[in-house]
Amino acid sequence: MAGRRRVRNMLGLAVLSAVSAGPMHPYEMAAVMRARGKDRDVPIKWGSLYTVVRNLERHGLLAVADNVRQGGRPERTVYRITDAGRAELGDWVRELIAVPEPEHPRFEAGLSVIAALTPDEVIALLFDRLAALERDNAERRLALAAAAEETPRILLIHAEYDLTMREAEARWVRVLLAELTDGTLPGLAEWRESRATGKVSPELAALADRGAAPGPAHPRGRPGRRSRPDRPDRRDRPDRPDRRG
Amino acid sequence: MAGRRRVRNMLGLAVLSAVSAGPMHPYEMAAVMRARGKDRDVPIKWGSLYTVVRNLERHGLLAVADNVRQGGRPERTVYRITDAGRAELGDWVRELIAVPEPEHPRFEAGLSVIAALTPDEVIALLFDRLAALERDNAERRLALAAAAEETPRILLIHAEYDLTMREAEARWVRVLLAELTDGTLPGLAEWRESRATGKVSPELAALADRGAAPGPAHPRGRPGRRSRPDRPDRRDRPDRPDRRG
DNA sequence: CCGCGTATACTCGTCTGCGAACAATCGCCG
DNA sequence: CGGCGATTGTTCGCAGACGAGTATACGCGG
Repeated sequence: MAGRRRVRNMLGLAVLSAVSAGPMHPYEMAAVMRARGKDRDVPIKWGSLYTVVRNLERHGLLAVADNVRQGGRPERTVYRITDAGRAELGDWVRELIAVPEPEHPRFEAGLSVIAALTPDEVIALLFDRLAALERDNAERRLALAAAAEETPRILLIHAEYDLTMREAEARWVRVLLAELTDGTLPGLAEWRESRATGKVSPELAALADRGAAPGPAHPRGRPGRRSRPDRPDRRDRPDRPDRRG
Repeated sequence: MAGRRRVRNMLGLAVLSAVSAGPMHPYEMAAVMRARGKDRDVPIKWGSLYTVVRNLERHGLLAVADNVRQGGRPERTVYRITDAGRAELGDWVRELIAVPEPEHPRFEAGLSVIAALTPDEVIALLFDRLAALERDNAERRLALAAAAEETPRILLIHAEYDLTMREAEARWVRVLLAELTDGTLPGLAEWRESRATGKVSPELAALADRGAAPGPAHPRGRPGRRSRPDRPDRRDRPDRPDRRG
């Protein structure tokens, strides 16, 4: 399966899927995607669309079916999917479904540097997030219920997934928020204190316990064996301990 | 706040966070991130690292603190964070925490074109995914428990979030799988049938009920307006239609 | 029947991302 | 002590992403 995908942009998947319903020109693909609400999942960037289509063609996944000129000038190129394209589509979907890859949601990135803020600030921000999530989820629930009236469920399954995950996130945020507000989160006091005094200490602590003792007050310089002064020329910097953890 | 972030790559966040602990050169930043397990959250691409650092500098978020040459090696540039950088870091984190943005996980993309496969195939693939998820989650639970012994919880909170979300995903997959295997998913029969016969019909149906009837066999030329045949009107330049330049 | 706003359709140029190459030093084994 | 693989750092160059620009056609009011 899959080796390395020749076209990696997810827009390519949407394009293959659209074109598998019949030959069309790029702008029309965008129209079809938009009509199907696909643009919610994969935002359609115009610049990317044409690049991606060209690349799909270059790799034999699409082929030019026709060149239509219709009164207006810019000649529209109509593409059709090739057998290779159909195969790639199937293979790609199979991989996406079967193989979970690590993702990197923005919220997670934020959480990973959250110690840069104060607990009180974090509480306020999480409240905001929770409110936004709940508003958004309510809206989606309605939209999904409405769509379900007229659309087969399998075509809405990705929206169901999305909603479920957002709800799980909201629950998680609510729990964290509770722990923060009632003070039961372990280490809360230390966090608060470390922010008040030397702000970076927790980071250094975490760093340190991965393998070495950093210098005390001045948080430059890291563990280990230092570089030799093998050139006795100028050492304007006192010490540059050098070695990864 | 943050109109448009000057540096958008998440690696930039990691860099700012690393450098906020003290001046260092790019390679050292990578080492620090790796030591902190940051490379799990934000995979460190060497090519990107230097680009991002340069951009951060260009925008005044980092500044050159020193240029160290050691032996005949390429000169290492040591960077420090600026006040603007510290502000940006705070602002960025605040935004990431407070504002949920739509994300586009790969699995969701897969689900959105899942009708391209047969139900039976999907069942097999989902089993694979579930197995992988459960294996992975078990591993993470262990790692997290181990890390919790020596690291303040707030520094592990992003891993907790990640695990929670993965578990929610596993649960969702399990439910869907149940509906598929015991045949209670509505529309399953139609899906199976549509795959056996005219494969695209559900897509077209969904498209159609969004507002337009596509042409019958030959789905070129979409909805209503502008159905006029070519105008014989030729008031343009004779030959090549403006390949502009 | 003309001019303007909007929808259609596409291209360009720039910036970013990143794999891969490169270069010096370390370290260790015989 | 000399050769070779590992480690330390960085640069290069291409390919991809995408905002912004361009050009025409169509519908409509005047």
